[in-house]
Amino acid sequence: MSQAHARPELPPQYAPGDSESTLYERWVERGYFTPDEKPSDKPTYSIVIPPPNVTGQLHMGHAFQHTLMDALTRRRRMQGYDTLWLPGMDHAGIATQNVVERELANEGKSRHDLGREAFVDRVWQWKEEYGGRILGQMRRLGDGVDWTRERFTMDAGLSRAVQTIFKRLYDDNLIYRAERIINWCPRCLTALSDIEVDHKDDEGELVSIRYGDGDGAVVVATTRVETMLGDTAVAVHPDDERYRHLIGTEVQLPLTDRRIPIVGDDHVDPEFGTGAVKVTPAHDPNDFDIGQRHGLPMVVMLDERGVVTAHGPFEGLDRFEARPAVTAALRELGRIVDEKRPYVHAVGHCSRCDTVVEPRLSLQWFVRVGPLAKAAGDAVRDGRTTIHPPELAKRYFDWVDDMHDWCISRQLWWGHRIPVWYGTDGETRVLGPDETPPTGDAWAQDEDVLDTWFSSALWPISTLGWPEETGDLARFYPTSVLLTGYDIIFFWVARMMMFDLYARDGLQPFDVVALTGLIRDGRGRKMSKSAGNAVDPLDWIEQYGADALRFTLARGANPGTDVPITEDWVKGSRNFINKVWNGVRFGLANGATTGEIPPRDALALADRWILSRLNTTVDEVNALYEDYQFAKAADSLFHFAWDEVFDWYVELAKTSFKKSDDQAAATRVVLAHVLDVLLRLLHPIIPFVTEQLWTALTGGESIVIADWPEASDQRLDAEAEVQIGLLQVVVTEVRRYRAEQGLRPRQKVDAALVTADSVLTEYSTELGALTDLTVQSRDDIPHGWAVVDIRGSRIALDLSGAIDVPAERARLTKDLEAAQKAKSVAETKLGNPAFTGKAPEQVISTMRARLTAAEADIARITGQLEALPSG
RNA sequence: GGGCGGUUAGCUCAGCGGGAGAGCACCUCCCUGACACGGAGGGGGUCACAGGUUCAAAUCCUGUACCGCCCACCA
Repeated sequence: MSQAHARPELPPQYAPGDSESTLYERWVERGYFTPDEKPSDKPTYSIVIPPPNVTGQLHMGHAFQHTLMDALTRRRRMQGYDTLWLPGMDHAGIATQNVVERELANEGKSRHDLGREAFVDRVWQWKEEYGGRILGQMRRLGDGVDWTRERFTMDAGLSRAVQTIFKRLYDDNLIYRAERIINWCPRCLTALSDIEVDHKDDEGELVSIRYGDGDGAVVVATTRVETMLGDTAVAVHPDDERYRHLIGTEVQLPLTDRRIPIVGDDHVDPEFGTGAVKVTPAHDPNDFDIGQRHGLPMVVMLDERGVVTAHGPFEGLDRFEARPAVTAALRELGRIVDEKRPYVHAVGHCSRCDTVVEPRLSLQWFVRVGPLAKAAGDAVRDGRTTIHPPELAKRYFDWVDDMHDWCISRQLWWGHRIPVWYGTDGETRVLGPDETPPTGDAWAQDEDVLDTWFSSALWPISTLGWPEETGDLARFYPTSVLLTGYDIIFFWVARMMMFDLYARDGLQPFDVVALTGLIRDGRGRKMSKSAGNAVDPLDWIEQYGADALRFTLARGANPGTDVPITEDWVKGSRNFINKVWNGVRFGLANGATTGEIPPRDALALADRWILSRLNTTVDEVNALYEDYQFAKAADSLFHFAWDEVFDWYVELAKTSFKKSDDQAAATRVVLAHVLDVLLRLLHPIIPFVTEQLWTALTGGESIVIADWPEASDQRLDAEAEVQIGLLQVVVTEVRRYRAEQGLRPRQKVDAALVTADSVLTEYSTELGALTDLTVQSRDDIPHGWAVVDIRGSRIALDLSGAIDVPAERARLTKDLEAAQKAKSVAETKLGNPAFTGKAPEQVISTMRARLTAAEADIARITGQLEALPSG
């Protein structure tokens, strides 16, 4: 409804400046982002944010994902959902501990100088002081999160969740402690899980060493010469003719006083190297397995820093120093058969600090992944959770279906301490949050903390209050969407699925997993600080505004696809926003006022046309948003706004304003309506400008709480679309002709532009304005033709060619058939009791929606077919 | 070693069975009362290659080449 309100003067260029921050704080103060206090009968929509690290700063990847999550939640909020976007941060175990340790190092201290308790206090202190910078940066971006529900993975409540699930998993025999070969970072001095290890190709050398002498000698090949100090056997394939006779014998291990057996083991590939393998059970996972099978002793020859222990002259050498040293010693003994044969193989590196990972025998806690991973796979297989885009589901299955047990203990101080106490009598007690730990000297708590991802895995439930059965948990779980990068499927998505399905008895943590690509630079390279190609999103926000950055990111967001981004794109978005700004400015200056749209009969063709086009755009954009097709939704809005509203409708409106009062008034209302709807459609992506323009245009309280536009088929107007299409073709043809003739723009030329086609007669004023011709009417021109007569030179425009009627009819017919087919498929399904009885409600309602959509399509296309000019 | 994706205009990409497209860049004209962060017009591609299916293939199938990503305990 129109209402009188002060209309601010808008400057000719949009300047984001401080207005963005002001608007944001106003939204927060008014509580727009906080769901109602009490649950209502509104449908709910919830997203938990992938918690950024406390140490983190907003980078382009955050800006990207946050823009999309914000767009999803803003739209749902406008649609009237009970909407929650929950923010928070992750304590980020190793990362944060490293930051504080570095700080201590600058003071010449180590964490051991402080002791555990003081160190942890220090980290908390750091967190209070410097942590969470990213939260302020999120405000700058415009993230509509509910700050009253902000969470941190080390909050008391979340820690309770961690301890609860640990205990439950332990009691269910899904957590166990064992001595295993694990990935060890000799710099971080902690165990790592498999996925915290990055494999990189390394140019190693394969060295062949002869063990033993004479007939009993055997030659082994290795890239890790130094580990021979820890060998406790040589393995060959049991069927290998070359070596079969040696199985059961022993050889002298060079440089040591030990004799080691030769064993037969299927694991050995006779084709590789010499077909004989040195076996180092304490320093290689395969060898560990062989050792287990043959009951071999385990000789540890490296300490936790990768330094050789107690092996004569090599003691105290780093593993990389030991390699040439041991090689030299063997060479001296004449034991090297072949060396320096280049051999490229994958070597594990710590994903945190890039140090070469050392497989190490150690006592750690593990999650027995089997049943949990199975359930995680099943939830996607049976459709409780949908992965989008579907291609990426394969990655998820590959991982989940073949997952190793997860090493969860970390030899760090910052994190959730393992809730296990050991008695001197050998007793082990695993305690839940409400149990009192044993006291006294006879008891000691496990020194280790849990992998950061252990608590992250609980994020969707712990942030909502689990293990308590809170109102939020009932109201917002399962969450609607998890939106995150495909790079984090294993680290996070799969583990949330495992833990949360387990904790909630099979209820999935999210209905949909929407996976985004990664942000790259203009040349497709990953953005990274070290490569020097990373751009701070705040720089661009500063320069072009948050909206411009957001629009750019949304426009690049094709599902699961990486997004190259350059400053030129951001400039382009800024230009688009400025275009919208000026479009609304035009409307305001010309008295555009929202109000009741006059009935169709009272509207000019152009008004009917733009309303029809608007309707189609609303439909299209809604479908695209529903399908997480942000790039296409943004693109659709971009082209509708620029090509149709601003390039054509605004120009036509200029003429309309000079016509009769009634027509001018109608156009003012239609223009205001089109701008209003356009702004609302754009708001999820570019919240700031749209708020500013929309309140100026409508006098409403805030676009944040405005209604979301829905299409109405009554606005579809095939006749108007055809007619205005004709007009556009004529105008374009004439303009091209003018350009070819070298006529200067705005040079008025007397010309005849005539046809019997009604649109051209009715729109002679507009035609004159758009082509800078003086249009005359003549009745000697046949139907379907227009003639342009400029200074004695004439061209005839074949308007029947302007719209290829047969082709258009064929296209529409095809669309109609498709719609009819979709309708009949949906009808069949819905008429089948087996389907309606057994399929989940969600699937059934989707099918109903599909039926409705198909019926609407049929009606629309039929109308368009009827409106097509005959012949 | 396994798996996945890509190869379309100078660049970045969309299209995935009947018309080769978008943004940016480029050329020409224009500071017109919304906007030069703009307007009007224009040029530019044997859709990687080779076969096949089809009335019809950038689009489906097979193979080849190159590029990228993920996974991986063959020394």
